[in-house]
Amino acid sequence: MLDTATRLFSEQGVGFTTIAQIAAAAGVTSAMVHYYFTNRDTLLDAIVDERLAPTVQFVWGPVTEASSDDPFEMVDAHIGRLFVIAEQMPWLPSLWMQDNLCEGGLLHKRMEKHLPFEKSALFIKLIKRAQRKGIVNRKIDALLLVNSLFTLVMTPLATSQFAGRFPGATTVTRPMLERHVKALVTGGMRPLDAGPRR
Amino acid sequence: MLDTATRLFSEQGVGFTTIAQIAAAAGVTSAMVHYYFTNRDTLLDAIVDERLAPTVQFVWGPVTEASSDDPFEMVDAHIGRLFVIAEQMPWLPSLWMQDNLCEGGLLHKRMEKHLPFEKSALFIKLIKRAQRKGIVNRKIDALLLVNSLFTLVMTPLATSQFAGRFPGATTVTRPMLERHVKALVTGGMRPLDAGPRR
Amino acid sequence: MLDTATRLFSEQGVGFTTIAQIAAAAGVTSAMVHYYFTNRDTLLDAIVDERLAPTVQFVWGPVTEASSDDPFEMVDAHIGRLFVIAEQMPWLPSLWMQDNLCEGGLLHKRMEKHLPFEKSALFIKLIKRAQRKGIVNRKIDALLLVNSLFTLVMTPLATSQFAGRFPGATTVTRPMLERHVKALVTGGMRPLDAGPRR
Amino acid sequence: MLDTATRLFSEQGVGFTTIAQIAAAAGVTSAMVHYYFTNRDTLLDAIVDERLAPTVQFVWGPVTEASSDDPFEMVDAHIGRLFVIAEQMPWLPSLWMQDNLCEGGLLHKRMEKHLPFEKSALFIKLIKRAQRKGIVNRKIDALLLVNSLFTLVMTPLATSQFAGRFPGATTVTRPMLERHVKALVTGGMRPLDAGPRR
DNA sequence: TATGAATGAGTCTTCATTCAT
DNA sequence: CATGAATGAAGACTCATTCAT
Repeated sequence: MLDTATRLFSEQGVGFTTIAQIAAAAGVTSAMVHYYFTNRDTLLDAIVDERLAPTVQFVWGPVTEASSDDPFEMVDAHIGRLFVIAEQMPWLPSLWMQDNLCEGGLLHKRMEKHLPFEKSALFIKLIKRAQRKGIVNRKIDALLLVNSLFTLVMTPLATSQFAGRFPGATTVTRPMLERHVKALVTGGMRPLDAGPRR
Repeated sequence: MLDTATRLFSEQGVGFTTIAQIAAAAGVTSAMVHYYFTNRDTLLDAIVDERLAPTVQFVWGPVTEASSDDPFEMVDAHIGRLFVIAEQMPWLPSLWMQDNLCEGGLLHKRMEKHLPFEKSALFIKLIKRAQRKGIVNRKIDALLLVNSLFTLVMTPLATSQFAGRFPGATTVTRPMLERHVKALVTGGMRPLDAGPRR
Repeated sequence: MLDTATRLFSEQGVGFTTIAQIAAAAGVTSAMVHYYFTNRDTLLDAIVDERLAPTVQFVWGPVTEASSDDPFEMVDAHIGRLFVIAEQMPWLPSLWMQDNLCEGGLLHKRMEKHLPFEKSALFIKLIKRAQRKGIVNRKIDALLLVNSLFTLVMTPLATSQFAGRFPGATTVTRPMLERHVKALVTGGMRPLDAGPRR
Repeated sequence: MLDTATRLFSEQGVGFTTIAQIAAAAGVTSAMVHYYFTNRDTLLDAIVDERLAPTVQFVWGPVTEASSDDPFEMVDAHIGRLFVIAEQMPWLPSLWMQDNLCEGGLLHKRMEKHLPFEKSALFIKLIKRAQRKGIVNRKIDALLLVNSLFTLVMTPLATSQFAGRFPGATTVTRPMLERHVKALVTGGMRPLDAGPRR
């Protein structure tokens, strides 16, 4: 039922999905949805707590002080985890883009307490340290990089149907996208005066 | 009135904005909104035709065969135009992200006929040609690059309130973001075996 | 403009015709309709006074004491006038049937003051007198006869499109209908013990 | 609730009856009416299917080839059934007259599939056969006779309030009206050269 | 005379929510 | 657990009506 709700929210948008639709898709009555979730609000709470928050954990958990050895590897792994989670939870890109990043955001507000403030602060610190060492291009903004990684991966996945409609365009596949994002980010992070990496 | 509607749609999301709200914000009655736009549908049509479509023109118009001389310059100029348009029309990033890229998309459908298919095809062709010449990193996917440029610029602008809430984070400013995006993209496009550019 | 209104009311029904439709059909603005008629109510008043009332005059005017000589001739002439008026004012049957006879009746109420009470009372008196003389079938109810004449003529004309759809049915033509109604009424009025008339 | 709707439609006209009125008269909210009928359209469908169509069955069902023995008896029985149904369903005359016969007709359209095409064709055939045999007045049009029977009965019943207002007029009672209609029709159907029947 | 702009009141419809069973 | 019945609140849309120009 929570899955059904999550899927419908991601497919149609939160604002365009009624409880009756969720109930119908889950094969129950809308009264049943209230029986379990009491509220539309509580339903959204549940989605955030049980679906969205864990993805944050999965993506950001492995970011630790130990990651500092090689920022390129850290970013590579981070991107990899974004793909893993997007593959396991296909509704994630669309749902997160539409609500969490954009709207006055029903899910967005609820996510705040689950946002990985410490982890991303750590990530930023590690990047900045690498920049001071000259390992990472100083023109990159560490804070913005966090967002860049996320959006470079999620936006194409959220809009694969859209992108596919460009004439002559092929559907976006994970390997294709992963190679592109990593090339872009890794290349962008390279110091300007660097020779070829590896 | 169209401006008011556009602004509210971008702030609250299309699905959460009522005609009464638009009317109130514009200082008229909701009947008045119907007097001019007949319909919610027609209102969306008008927003697309008179607000969204022109932005596409502005951003993609200058992309011509002549841009081929220097793909880096072409991309730089393209990013620049994205910033210009986002500055002139502050509602654009949020509106475009939430609906055009994500939802089952009320605006999205209507935009299809205004999408810059030829221009982006040209853009892609020029990038690919540069890749064959070894001027641009071959791991970059030209089609995905189109989306990357857009999303790297627009997502942070659409979510500046969000990003700003990270503890210790400063609000995203245009120069900061522009430098970051250009560094990321330019760096990413550099061939791996390239020495320092310029 | 009054003609347009009358036509539309008869075609679509009074309750389904908006002032905007009337205005559009008449090639003016709806504000103009108000300029002339002030009100929807006043418009209905005007239709009754200037269109409907005169038809009553035309149909009932010639019914006088002098008609008493031959009730069959009186009825024949009456039926004839109903056809004449229906031919001159094609909107009459439909408008009169739908509103005047049936509904809570916007036109209906307004018509009351124009109803031919004296004339129909006279008509009834003459018929009853003829019944007492044995010239007219005593089983006929004089009051109901007034209505019968009217409805036998008007209903088929109001519904000619309907009747025509019966498979194998031909469109109702005036001569056909007139012959039928006169045969029915004249035959019905004949005393039961009468031999062939004429 | 269907009864309430039917009654109000017949009393006020379909176009002048709101769902809120129906709900109020049925002692529920207008949302409830939608709960059961979804739509104004569906409500009309239901009225036609469950109220109007059965009346047609009742009136026309008994018309069979066997009725041919005596057309006068067939017509008499037909008129009788019209009275029975009008007595059982007092809303029928008004509702049927106002919408089914007259307007652009919301109920009218829906009734088409329930119209007794075969039965009335049979009726017409039997009358025409009797006319060829000289049993029925040849000036009567068989097709129009179908309508005449119906309208002679229904119009006075639909407008009894109207007719009653004639000064000195008594309310239309069923026996009075039935005698009148039967006298008119039976008399009208008699061949012109016939002596007194029975 | 004529109209575009504007609106209040009202109608249909949707939907989250409640509750008795 | 589960649901059908019921509703209040709100939204989209319509329309007669007004008024400044």
